[in-house]
Amino acid sequence: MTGDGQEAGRAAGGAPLEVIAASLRRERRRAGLSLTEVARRAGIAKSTLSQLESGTGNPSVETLWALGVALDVPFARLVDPPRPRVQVIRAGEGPAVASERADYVATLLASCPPNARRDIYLITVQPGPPRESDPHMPGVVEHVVLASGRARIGVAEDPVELSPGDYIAYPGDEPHVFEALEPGTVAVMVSEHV
Amino acid sequence: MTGDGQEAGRAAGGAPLEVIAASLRRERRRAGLSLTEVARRAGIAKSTLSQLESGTGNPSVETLWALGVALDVPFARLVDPPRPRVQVIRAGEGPAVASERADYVATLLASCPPNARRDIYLITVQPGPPRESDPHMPGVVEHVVLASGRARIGVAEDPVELSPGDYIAYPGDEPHVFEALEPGTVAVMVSEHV
DNA sequence: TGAGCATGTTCGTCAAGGCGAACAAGAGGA
DNA sequence: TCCTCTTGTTCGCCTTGACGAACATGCTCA
Repeated sequence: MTGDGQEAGRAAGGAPLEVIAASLRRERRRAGLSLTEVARRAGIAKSTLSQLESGTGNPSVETLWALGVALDVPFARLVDPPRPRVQVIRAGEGPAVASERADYVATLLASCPPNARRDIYLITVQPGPPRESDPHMPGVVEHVVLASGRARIGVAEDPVELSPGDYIAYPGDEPHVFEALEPGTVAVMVSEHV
Repeated sequence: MTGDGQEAGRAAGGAPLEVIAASLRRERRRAGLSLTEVARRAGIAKSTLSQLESGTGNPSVETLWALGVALDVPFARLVDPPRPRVQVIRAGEGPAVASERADYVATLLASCPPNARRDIYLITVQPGPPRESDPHMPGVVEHVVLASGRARIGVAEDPVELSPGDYIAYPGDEPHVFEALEPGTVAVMVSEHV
C-alpha cells in the first residue's frame, strides 16, 4: 500500500550500481589516488575495484563500506548523485507549500534530491494559535534561523522563544510547534531528511 | 590533506552490518509489514531477509537497494544511525568564523558531520568592497537566503542583487562574492559539501 | 634501447550470498 | 479438536562476488 514505489527508494538517481561506479571513480580521482592504492587501503583486490568502477559487479556492503573508509567518504555519498547550478528565487515567488492556514506560508527554496536529504524553506507566519506539526518521517531534523519578528519554536512539550538571528535545531520526527509572536515573522528552515 | 581517515568510517555508527540489520527490522516494523511481504516486494527470498535482519550475511548493493525500495526508505537511512537533539544558538553567540575583515561575521550554526555534508551559517555584513571568496572544495554548493538588508551575491562574474526573503544557490567551488548594499545586512547560508 | 616500476585491465579459482523448499510455532475457524 | 493459513527460521544447491596472478601499457631513468 505504500504503493510499490519504484520511485520510493530512489534516494539517488537511478540504477545504484552505475551511480556507485561513477562515484567511486570520481572520489578516487578527487583524492588523487591510484586504483591500486585505494584497493590496498580498503583491503580489497584491485581487480574487484576495477570491476566496480567499470559498472560491472554488485558489491557487498562490507566491500562498499571499506571503500568509503579508504576514500574518506561518508558512504552515503557513494550512492547519491551529482550537482546543480545557480538558482534564484525571489521573495514571494517559488512553490508555496499548501497550508490549511492562511497565516502560515512555507516556500520551498531547494529540495536537493526530490525526496531525500534536505530541503530549504522560507517561512512566513502571522501571530495566532501555535501551528502544531505532526511528526514527519523518522530521522528528520529541522534547523530554523529566525530572520525577523519573534517566535516560539521547537518540540511541542518545550518550545523556545527566538529573536532575529537565533537558531534552533530539533528532531522533526516528534510533534513540534511554530508560533509567531509578532506580525511578519520570517524564518529560514532547513529540513534534513538524513 | 585528504588523508587522516580516522574520521572516515564514522559516517555511520560502527559495524555497518549490524546497523543495517537493526534498520531493516526497525523500518519493516514501522511499516507494519511481514517479513514475507517485504521479501516479496523486494523480489528477494525471505530466507535472505531473515538472515540479514539477524545480522548474518553481507548483502549486495542490489539486495539492499531493493529492500530500500520495498520499505520506501532513502537507502542511506539503512546505513546511517540515530538521532541528535534540540540545540539553540542565540544571535551573537556561537562560534564566529574568523575573517580578515571586521565588517563580515559568519557564525557557524550547525556542522552536521564535522567535515562533510552541510554547514549552516548566519552571516552579518556591512557595506563595503565586495567580499570575494576563493573556490572551496569541489562539489560545494552554497544556498543563501537574505534575512534583512540588501546584497549582491553569487558567482564572481555574475552576482545577483537580493532583497529580504530572496534565495540564491550557486556553486561554491567557483569564485564568488558577497557584497552588502545596506548596513546590517543579514543572511542565512547553507554550505553544502555534497 | 631496454630494464624497472608504476598504472588499470582480464582470467581462472574459491568461498559466500542468495535462492527455494522444508521446517517449527501461533492464530483463527469450522 | 483438527485443519489451515499465517509468521519467521533453518537447510542443500547454485549462482556470483571477491581474490590473486597474469596480463597489457605508459612513464622514468640509466
